[in-house]
Amino acid sequence: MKIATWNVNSLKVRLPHVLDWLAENQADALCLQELKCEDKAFPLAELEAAGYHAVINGQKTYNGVAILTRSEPAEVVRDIPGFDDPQKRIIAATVAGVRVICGYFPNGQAVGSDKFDYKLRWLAALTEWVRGEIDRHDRLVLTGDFNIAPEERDAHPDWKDEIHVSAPERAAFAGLLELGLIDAFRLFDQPERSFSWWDYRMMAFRRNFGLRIDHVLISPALRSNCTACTVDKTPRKLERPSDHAPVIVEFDSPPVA
DNA sequence: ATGGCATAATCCTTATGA
Repeated sequence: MKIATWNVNSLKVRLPHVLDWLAENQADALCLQELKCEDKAFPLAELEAAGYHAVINGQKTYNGVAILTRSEPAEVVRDIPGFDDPQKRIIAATVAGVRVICGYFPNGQAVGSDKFDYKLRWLAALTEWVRGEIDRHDRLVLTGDFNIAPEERDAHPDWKDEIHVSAPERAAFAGLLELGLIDAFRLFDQPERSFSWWDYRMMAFRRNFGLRIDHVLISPALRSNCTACTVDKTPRKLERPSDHAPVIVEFDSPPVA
């Protein structure tokens, strides 16, 4: 079983890349972030023609998340229950016996700003909801664009800003691990300076000046079945790419209940 | 010190991103 996450930075612009990527990778589930389109503008027909179901939670211009799945998704939840928020950042579905939570975590803009405060409140609400989800679903994957580089090695040494690497953000990430979740990427040997996002400016990709902010956290029940977790830099090299690369996690058997 | 690129919408300028 293969699950992936990809912040596409506009699904309308990136649809050709997504279709090519699905044809090449045949993922069982692909979690998308930053759709930047309303549900009525979602390219459902093209994705169904590629063999995928889709559950979506979109809005105009900003944010927006979706999960594409080969098998029929069930138990769909949109937004963090009980957290009043007009921003569409969460969608969850059960896929082939695995609870998949797809999130586009707030950026935060600058430490100490109103948006930073919102980011921390959002993270607190998410954590409490995910705690319950783990109780309800033994096999769970929390994935998406976390907008947090959890450790020093997850940020290029030249990264000057505090945002994405600040102590409160890293504490919130640690809080998710304290629920029992495991950073699948760190279960395996990885190249030095592995990142999932590179700025469009400053030739950042060519210089590998990036951040590892897109993550796949797995519940303990999935750990022994997890066989790989990689960043796929291929689409970042294409013309007009997303600034994020897909992150892929693989399991050695379909963990169907 | 600033912007540098990309996207969408308000569309020749602004908001946001990371």
